[in-house]
Amino acid sequence: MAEVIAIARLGLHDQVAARLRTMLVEGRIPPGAKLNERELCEQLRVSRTPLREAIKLLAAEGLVDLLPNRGAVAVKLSETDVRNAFEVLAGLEGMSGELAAQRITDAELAEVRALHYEMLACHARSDLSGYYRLNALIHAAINSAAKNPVLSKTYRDVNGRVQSLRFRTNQNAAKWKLAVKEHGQILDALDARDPPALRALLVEHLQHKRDTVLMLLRAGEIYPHAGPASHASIRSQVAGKR
Amino acid sequence: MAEVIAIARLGLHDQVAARLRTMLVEGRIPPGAKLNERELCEQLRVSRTPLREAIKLLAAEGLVDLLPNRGAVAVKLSETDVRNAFEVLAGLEGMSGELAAQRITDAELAEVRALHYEMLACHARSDLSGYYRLNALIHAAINSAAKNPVLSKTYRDVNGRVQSLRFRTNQNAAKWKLAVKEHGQILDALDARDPPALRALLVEHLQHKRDTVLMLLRAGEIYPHAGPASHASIRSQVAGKR
DNA sequence: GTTTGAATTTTTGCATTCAAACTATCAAAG
DNA sequence: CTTTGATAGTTTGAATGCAAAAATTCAAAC
Repeated sequence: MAEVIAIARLGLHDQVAARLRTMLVEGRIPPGAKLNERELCEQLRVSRTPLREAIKLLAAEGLVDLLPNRGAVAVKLSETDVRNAFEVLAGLEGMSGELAAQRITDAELAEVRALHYEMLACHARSDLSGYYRLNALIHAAINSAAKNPVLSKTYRDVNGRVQSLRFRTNQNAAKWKLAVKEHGQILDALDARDPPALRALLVEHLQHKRDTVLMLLRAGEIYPHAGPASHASIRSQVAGKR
Repeated sequence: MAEVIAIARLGLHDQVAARLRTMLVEGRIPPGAKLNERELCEQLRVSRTPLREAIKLLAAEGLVDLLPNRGAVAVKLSETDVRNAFEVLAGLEGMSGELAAQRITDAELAEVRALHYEMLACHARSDLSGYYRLNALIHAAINSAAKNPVLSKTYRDVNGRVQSLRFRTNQNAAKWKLAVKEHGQILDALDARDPPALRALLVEHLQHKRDTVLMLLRAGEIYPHAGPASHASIRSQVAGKR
């Protein structure tokens, strides 16, 4: 029996969750805004039940905070939150690289190289959105090469928290060029199957990304003109719960 | 304004989720069993709505698999799943130790030491359940000393997947003694504020735990007499989705 | 002018109801 | 005897209704 493509049937709450995720990441629902159920219901043309299920899901992912009897609000990350998230992200990415350098197949490596060159093309054309797309694909490919689905899922979960910030990061030419250079080194380390080197490079790469995000955060270019960390106390409560 | 103890009011779906979590971890709902909504409703004396919300939550945590239009089943971990989970767990715990060694306060260190001695007492009395309790507390304390809520949450998430296995692990005297010895070394490294040493020790400690769990898994003492990895294909699909 | 308090309105949380999908059983045809 | 198809029964998925909690508004008192 050939593998019958399994299925594509997904529940309504999953679709709703996906759309809400996009809206949150792209900032169509601004950070700190509360999610009104009635509004979103008629906006997405669904009943409250699947919407509420979707919101619960996003809460588990850490994209919204769930206040008891007070609904959900889009997370507004404090500088500390960003630091913490990137710290974990760096650890996971380093681990991912360490494993990928050991386990990547020649075919996978070839694909990463191809993506890398495509990315260089985007850089040459100053195609920022294309660059981001390929950048994400490359990191996903490395992650996948680590052959650990649990690691991949964990990485996605944590990454989801800062994805909205990364999305808005419009780095300058110098930073961009540095990132591209680092990607070259990453490819080399992968090619050499050098786990410690790849780990170090990826950790450093992410630290730079963190610094970029933090700079923009401090400059108020991400959360436009609103008191920073206004929900800090609530956030820490939520983060430490269960 | 003094901090007004915040609140203890938690939604019904959270309570239901907590109870289901316990039932899953303790094996009252055996791995591979499907969760019948109607049954659980009258068992927990709640309506289907909060129950379904709770199930969605557990699915996000990775404790149950959600089959579209076919309900939820308690996860049944394959040997590969366990390996992957422990691999990530080791990385996170190592990271946690590395940070804790840098950031732990004297007061926190004193508390860890106290817990450690309590644990030794349990070992001396062959009080296994007390030992597990304190063991968990110690690891939580180290985790907390890392001062990174995102890391703590991530660790809890991944740990939740294998907690049911660890719960059932009834290690022999030799293994137990080794674990206690390792804990002593861990305390020493923490005392010396030696990040790399603590990382190495914790990674090794978790590898041993993994080996213990895997041995019992292979011996069929954890999933009593059922075809192993029968849901392997589904599991991998779920783990790699989104 | 500010603050406090009560009533109204809104919004969330939970229960119930309705519809659709899946499972199982059984019968008929090959 | 096996296999395929139809039907009945069960279970999940989504929508609506109802009650409780919170936010808002407005007025009155200080």
